[in-house]
Amino acid sequence: MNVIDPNTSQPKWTRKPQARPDEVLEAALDVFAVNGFAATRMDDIAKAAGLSKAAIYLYFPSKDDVFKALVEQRIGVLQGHFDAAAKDQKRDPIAGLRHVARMWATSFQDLRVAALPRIILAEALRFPDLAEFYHRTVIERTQGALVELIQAGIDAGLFRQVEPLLAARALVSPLVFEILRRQAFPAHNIGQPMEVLVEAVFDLFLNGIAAVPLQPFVGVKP
Amino acid sequence: MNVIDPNTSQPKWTRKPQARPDEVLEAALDVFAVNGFAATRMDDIAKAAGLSKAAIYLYFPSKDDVFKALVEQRIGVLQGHFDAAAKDQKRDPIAGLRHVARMWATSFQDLRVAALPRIILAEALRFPDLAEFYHRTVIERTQGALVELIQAGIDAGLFRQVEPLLAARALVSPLVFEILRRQAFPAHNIGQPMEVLVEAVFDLFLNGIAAVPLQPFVGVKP
Amino acid sequence: MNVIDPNTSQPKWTRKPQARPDEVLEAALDVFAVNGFAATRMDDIAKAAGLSKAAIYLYFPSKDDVFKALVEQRIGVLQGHFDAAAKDQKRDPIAGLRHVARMWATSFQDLRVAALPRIILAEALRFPDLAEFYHRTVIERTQGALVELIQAGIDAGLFRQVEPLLAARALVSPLVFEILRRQAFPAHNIGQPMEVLVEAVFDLFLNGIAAVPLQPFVGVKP
Amino acid sequence: MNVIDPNTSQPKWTRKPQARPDEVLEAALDVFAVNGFAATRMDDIAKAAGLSKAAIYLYFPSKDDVFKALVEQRIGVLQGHFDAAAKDQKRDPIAGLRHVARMWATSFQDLRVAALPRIILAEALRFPDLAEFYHRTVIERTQGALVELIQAGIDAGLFRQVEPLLAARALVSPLVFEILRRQAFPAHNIGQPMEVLVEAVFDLFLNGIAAVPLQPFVGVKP
DNA sequence: GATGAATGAGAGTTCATTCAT
DNA sequence: AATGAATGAACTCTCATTCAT
Repeated sequence: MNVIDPNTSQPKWTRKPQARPDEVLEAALDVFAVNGFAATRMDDIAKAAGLSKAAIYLYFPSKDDVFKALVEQRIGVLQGHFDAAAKDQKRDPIAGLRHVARMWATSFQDLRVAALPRIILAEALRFPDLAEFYHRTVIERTQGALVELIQAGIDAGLFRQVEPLLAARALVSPLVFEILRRQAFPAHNIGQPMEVLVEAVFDLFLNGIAAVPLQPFVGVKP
Repeated sequence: MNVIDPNTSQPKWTRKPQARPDEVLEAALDVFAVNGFAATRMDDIAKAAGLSKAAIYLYFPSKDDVFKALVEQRIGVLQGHFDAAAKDQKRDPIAGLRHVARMWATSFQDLRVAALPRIILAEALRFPDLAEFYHRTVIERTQGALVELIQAGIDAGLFRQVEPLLAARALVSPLVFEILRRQAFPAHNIGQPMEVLVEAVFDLFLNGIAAVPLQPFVGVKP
Repeated sequence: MNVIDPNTSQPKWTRKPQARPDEVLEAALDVFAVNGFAATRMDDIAKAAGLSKAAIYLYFPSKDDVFKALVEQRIGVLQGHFDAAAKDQKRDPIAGLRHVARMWATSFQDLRVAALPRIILAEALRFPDLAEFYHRTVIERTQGALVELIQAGIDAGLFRQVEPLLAARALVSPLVFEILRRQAFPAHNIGQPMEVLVEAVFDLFLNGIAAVPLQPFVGVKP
Repeated sequence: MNVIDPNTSQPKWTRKPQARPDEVLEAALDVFAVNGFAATRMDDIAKAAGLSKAAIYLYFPSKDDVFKALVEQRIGVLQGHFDAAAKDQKRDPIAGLRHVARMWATSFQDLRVAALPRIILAEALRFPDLAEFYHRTVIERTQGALVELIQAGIDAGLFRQVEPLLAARALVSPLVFEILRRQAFPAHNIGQPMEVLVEAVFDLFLNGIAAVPLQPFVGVKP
């Protein structure tokens, strides 16, 4: 009543400025990452964002929508990480695969990035469309890139005649699982950096699919 | 599905008082598997068990305790399998590992059993003691058994000098991840049975750690 | 079905044996005295009585009725204590009053007796008819007896022209209040026996109503 | 009675946000006074305050806390009276005692205030800390003030060598007991105002402890 | 007579959401 | 834009009471 121009009596808002919503999502990620969806209260998000609870509703119509917007936004970020990674590497599939694997380690150093897969897996039942979106934009793309590389390796005679999708998953899952494990069982985290794990996993994987024996594997003493 | 057969609509039960707590857990598993922990109401469990809400409290002091009892019960069953499997197999580590891997496939055929890891993962932050319990009784023991087998293989010169814990996880994680994947992204489940996946994963793993080249891997066409 | 004679098919009971109900009331007094009415569960009473909860309902139709029966029974006991006490003492009103006062001390040594006034005061609003009954059978009678004694004292020229009812209350209330105080604030109970208190209160009272100065009062050092 | 005027049925209020907690306590006192603690539902308080049940929780974290806050608030008021009253009266202990006694009459004219001791008594066992608080802030301080006055009277040769604490209780208990009596046995309330009772009790008390005979007591005809 | 088993009807408490300002 | 205040609709848990055996 004091801010609105009395000439234009538009009681409902439609404009949503850009900075604020992102700040809210930023804050929401922090609390969702720690508490999960159900246990996070709108008050928590508001407090983390330095806003009042009601203010959140200026930008997002519901708690579900905050969550969805958050995941969609972060998926975008995640996707950016991997998007170009696998391109133009078919000349040297092994180097390409190694590059992708190492990128994992780097990306998931950021806990706010690492939280995303766990959140999605945990809440997939409640937000099947989100899970679907994640699958389509992140999983399938990453898998696709890996599959292409693996197929290229097979075609080049570097790899055995494995099923590429399966092999791709065999490479990715120990890495994803490790970041899930670290979040779910923080008490059992040895201080080992992800990079070391990645190298070991990749080496094991490479030996698994190599057409000919490779260099001897050097295990990691945790 | 097994507690209340939707085909036969007989709302009244022949009571088996001694088995009541187990029936409640049975029902609880059904509901938790579909809704997760937080979204499951005591009324849901009660209804699934053919009881009143208050009756649940005759057997379990709280919702948390229902969940914990459920995990303990299911885990106890699984654990017996693995414990027995891992012992007495050190003579033939490869056969031992293969046996354990195959047992996974069998155990997690039951979708309600498969739901447990997902629920644990989703609720680990809210129930750290439950997660701790799960880690201690399931993860550590399974890992321990695998590590022993792998170490035996290394000692016998069958496997390369890999880090056993890491190798164990590299074997297990594709399998665990697959059951998570199937639940989180049901739309992307190809009908492939777990057994086939297990064989492929195990073969890839074996080639990865084998000291000498093995028989050529035959990939699975999904 | 196994105990009841199949010839006489009387599904409802009317007979209530004598011993059991009293045992129940005995137990009920214990728990009501400690927890008050609302906080006492039927289970508590049952456990204290060594019976099942359902068995209580064989003897009393409701929790309220247990309470009422208990109070009525104990009022009878209490009443018996004081009933004849004040009779035939009009020859020597001072001795009569002293006798009554000392009886208080003796009676309320028993905590199960002492609990009654507190219970009744505490629950008077919920059980107005019980309170009424207590007033009629205990308070009025006791007061009546005291009033008669005091009136006799006045008539004999021993006491001043006080209002007898008021004086009676002035004598009784410090005593009753003390037993309430001891129950409500057990942490502040100095070990002083009731008898000592009674003597002091009585002495103070006597000096208060005496027509002529009496012997010097000897205070009690607690 | 004072919060929701039954005569003017205006369901909506002019909101005074700052005063809300006090309004809630005001309403709570009304309801607690009638129903006691256990039998009062949060809904009752809310309705009496013209609020929703959930709104109460904006100001008080639990029902217990509403009760405690209520007692503290009311006691604070009372206590101020007594504290001031007892000071600066040692020159004339008799006038001081009379003043304190008369303040009782005034304070407990308000039936809602009079309800507090009864509630405390009834709930003392369930809320030992509340009882403790009440004892410390009300009973001990009132007693302390009286004890000092009585001791001053003894020192001045006005009173006999009575035990001051005991004498203080002998003065107070008929008054406290009377307000309990009036609530527990409303059917037996003669219309006599508290002031008259106070004068009579005080006169009796004074004669009881006086070192020399005082003016003849004039009893009250109820 | 007695009980184990069960329940309906609440109770206190929480929280996403709304609205007047 | 933003918020303090408020609430309705749950939810977990409790307990007096019932009933088949």
